Amino acid sequence: MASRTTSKARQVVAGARPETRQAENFRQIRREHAHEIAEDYVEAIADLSATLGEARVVDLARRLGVTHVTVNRTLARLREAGHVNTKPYRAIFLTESGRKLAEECKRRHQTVVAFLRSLDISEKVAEKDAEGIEHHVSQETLAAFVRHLAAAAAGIRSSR
Amino acid sequence: MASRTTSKARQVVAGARPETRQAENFRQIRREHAHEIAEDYVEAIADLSATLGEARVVDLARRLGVTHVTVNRTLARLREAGHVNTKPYRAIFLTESGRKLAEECKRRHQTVVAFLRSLDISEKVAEKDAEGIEHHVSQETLAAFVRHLAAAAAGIRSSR
DNA sequence: TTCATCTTGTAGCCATAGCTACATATTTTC
DNA sequence: GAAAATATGTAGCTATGGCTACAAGATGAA
Ligand SMILES: [Mn+2]
Ligand SMILES: [Mn+2]
Ligand SMILES: [Mn+2]
Ligand SMILES: [Mn+2]
Repeated sequence: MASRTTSKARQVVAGARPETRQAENFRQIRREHAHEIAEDYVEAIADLSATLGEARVVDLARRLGVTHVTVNRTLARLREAGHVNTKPYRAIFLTESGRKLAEECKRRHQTVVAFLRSLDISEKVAEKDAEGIEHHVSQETLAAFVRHLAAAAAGIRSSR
Repeated sequence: MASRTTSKARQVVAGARPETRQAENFRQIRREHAHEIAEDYVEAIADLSATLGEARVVDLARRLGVTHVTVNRTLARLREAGHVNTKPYRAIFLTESGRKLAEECKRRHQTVVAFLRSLDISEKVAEKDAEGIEHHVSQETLAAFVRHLAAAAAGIRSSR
């Protein structure tokens, strides 16, 4: 029978804390995933409202690459979360909290895209990667991106 | 009744392609999410095997911050995907494809962490953000990170 | 060797997030 | 104003990915 290291021996060798911290990291990322859809939806609703005057279910479905059924069900949850107001067969409107969230997400999205662009990443890839990365960027990392952008801008100014 | 812009009018105004491209971005990110768990698992299994000599269900559960039930079910899927070999009540082993995937993920993970560290982000935050960001970094972006790291290293060399 | 503890497995619950198929409402067109 | 087209809503399916509660195997100590 394969001999195996016991729990106790392992704890003595490695210590318990690092494992706990890593577990906490994974938990936090799962929480971020839960928020991710809400963030992309409110951002899309704000954008469609600004561009087309109003956001409709079909528009969201096209934009997000899902069917109108999925949009409907997600909107129901966003309504319960207090981010949107919907009435049957009517356009979708953001609540105050939805607007605020959309505002934040848009700024963060733009920052991430600009940061990637500053590393000479092509526009298409920057847009695509940002769409996923944005949801996992902490305040500290976002601030570092902004610093980097400011430094790059200063570099260009001084070298022209 | 609220008048609304027609689909046709909208297409004329905005063009259909940008929406389609954005939808494709979102689809790709959903695909990445589907791979994400497999990536974190094989990376954890490789790491535990190297550190403790073998990877057990309880170890994975502790590491990933989930219950052993969740680990069991995910392992069943990883087995079907051909990434691990498991036998009841035995340690978990990576297949050749699992080992290869783990290798790639580990390198990418380390690159992302090193890149964030090079922006003066604290080690804890870098580790945490990398755990989420890593799954959404394209080849092009990863290459840009490596370039940036090389440039930073060269800068240090020339200024000492 | 037996007993307690630890580990693994399984049954079955929930929520999320996708889908097709179909029904109904609204809008546009003729 | 009726018909056609479009948009929205709903029923009900799948898979993922969490969980608790309980059952059973494996290991270590007495
Ligand atoms: Mn996004
Ligand atoms: Mn976004
Ligand atoms: Mn990860
Ligand atoms: Mn990782």
